[in-house]
Amino acid sequence: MQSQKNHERYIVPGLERGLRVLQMFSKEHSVLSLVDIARRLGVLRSSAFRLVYTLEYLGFLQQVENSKKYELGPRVLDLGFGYLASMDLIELTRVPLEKLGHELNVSTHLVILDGLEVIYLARYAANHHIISNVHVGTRFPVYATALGQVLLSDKTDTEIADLYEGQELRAFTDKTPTSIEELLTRIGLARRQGYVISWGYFEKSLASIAVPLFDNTQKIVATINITCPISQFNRKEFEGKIKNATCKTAGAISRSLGYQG
Amino acid sequence: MQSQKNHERYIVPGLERGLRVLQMFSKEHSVLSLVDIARRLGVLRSSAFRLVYTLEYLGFLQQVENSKKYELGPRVLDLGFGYLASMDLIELTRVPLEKLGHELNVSTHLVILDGLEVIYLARYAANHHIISNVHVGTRFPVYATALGQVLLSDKTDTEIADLYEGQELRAFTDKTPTSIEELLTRIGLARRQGYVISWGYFEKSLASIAVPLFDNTQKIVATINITCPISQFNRKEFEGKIKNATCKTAGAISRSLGYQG
DNA sequence: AATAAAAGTTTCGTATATAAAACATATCAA
DNA sequence: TTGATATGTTTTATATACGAAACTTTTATT
Repeated sequence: MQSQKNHERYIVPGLERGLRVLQMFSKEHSVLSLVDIARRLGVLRSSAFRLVYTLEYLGFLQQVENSKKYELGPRVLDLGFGYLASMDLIELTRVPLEKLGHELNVSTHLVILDGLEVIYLARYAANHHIISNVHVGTRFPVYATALGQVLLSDKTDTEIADLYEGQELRAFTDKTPTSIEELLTRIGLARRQGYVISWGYFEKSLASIAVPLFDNTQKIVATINITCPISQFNRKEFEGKIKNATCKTAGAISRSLGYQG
Repeated sequence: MQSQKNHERYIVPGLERGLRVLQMFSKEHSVLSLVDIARRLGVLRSSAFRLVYTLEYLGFLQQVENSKKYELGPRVLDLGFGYLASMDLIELTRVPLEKLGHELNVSTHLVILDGLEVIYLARYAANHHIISNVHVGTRFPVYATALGQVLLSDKTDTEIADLYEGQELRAFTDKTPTSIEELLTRIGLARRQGYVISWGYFEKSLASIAVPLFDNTQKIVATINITCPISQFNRKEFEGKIKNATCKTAGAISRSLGYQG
């Protein structure tokens, strides 16, 4: 059969499946049995067995003690971190983000765009104990977050409309934009202001500010973001001094990236 | 041919090779061409092409702009971080390690054992700008580090000797133990003291302290470690107040893990 | 304790993923 | 500019990785 879908012509099926196995482990599903894996993949037990055997042999999976079930093995740390280590952006932003977070006692994040998702690249947690579930590698839909709206704010309205052409904008909260028009309005605001403030907007008890980072080509390459409980500041203070400090840090980083604004 | 090595009976070759491709990207080799990859894998270009095609299709690799070469794509962040997110140890130690690092102005780390290697699981960097090349996921040989000697210190001498039976102990510095006897002496010291101090021992300009963490089974599950430039403290201060603070933090964490010491 | 059902492991014939070779394109040197 | 060499891509015959089914072990049920 010669007429397989052309874009799948050279796929190595064993590799695709094995990676999907690794991807299906998470905090919520940290332990899976062979049958779990086979079911989720939609393959027979015998095929899943070979994938799991390979992954275990290489140290990416390990059996949990006194059990047939599997969990991720420490070898997986060989995979994602080469990416982070190779990103100059992370090194360039580390010190200013830690400093900002420390001075304001807020959590700070570095976030980039990947298609229709934002990805947290770095996270510097403040010492208040609200353990957020946002960790490095976390993805969210672009349209639904302040971060995303900032990241899109150097694109034109038509570019954005094209991106979301035919996509359904699901509501996560009653504040999520659910149409392209609504989204464009939000992004328009981000563009004019140069930042987005959320005061309990996306997460009821959290306040946050997102500010873009520009590089020498005058394009947005990432966003920095600060987050804290809304109880920590009054609104005026947050939208004044806190916002200014965040924008100042973002500006300094942009300049260190070669931006002339 | 029925008599293939029995432990490789069920290996999925495409998966093993694909993972080796991802592993070969690093800070030093962040961009590789197809031929580079084929050579390092020891396969033909056509095979490497299919692996790379698959990895790119899935977002784990991407072409660098205006080039045929490849770099890691942000999808790789889906892989390693499920592991970290599922580790209670990291959540339990985060606040105390950040606090300790902040109070002493030192970098702190959380490290576990994996076979004959130690792995950095978490890193809380102090604000002095010596950017260390130790990031989360970094591996070192157990025998060659203070961390490793501490991690082995609840094993018996025979267990340790068995582990290293027939292994060559390569010298990284003139202070690296190069025989099992030497290694056992070091570990003996770690065992008696309950910690290991290094004063420019492993890295010329760095001082560090490693202290074990125990859980409810009275076994060592990890090590915490602090590091700073030797210029930051005088030796007496370091081996007194700094060491005590570190041991105190480690003790508190161990107790929160159920250790009764 | 016996039986059934589910999960894990092995075997084996065959569809298919792979290696080899052909082909195409880019890079470099003369 | 031409030829040579290295790299990237496609085709294809065949070795082999895979799905199906058999077999074994574990877990659940009566």
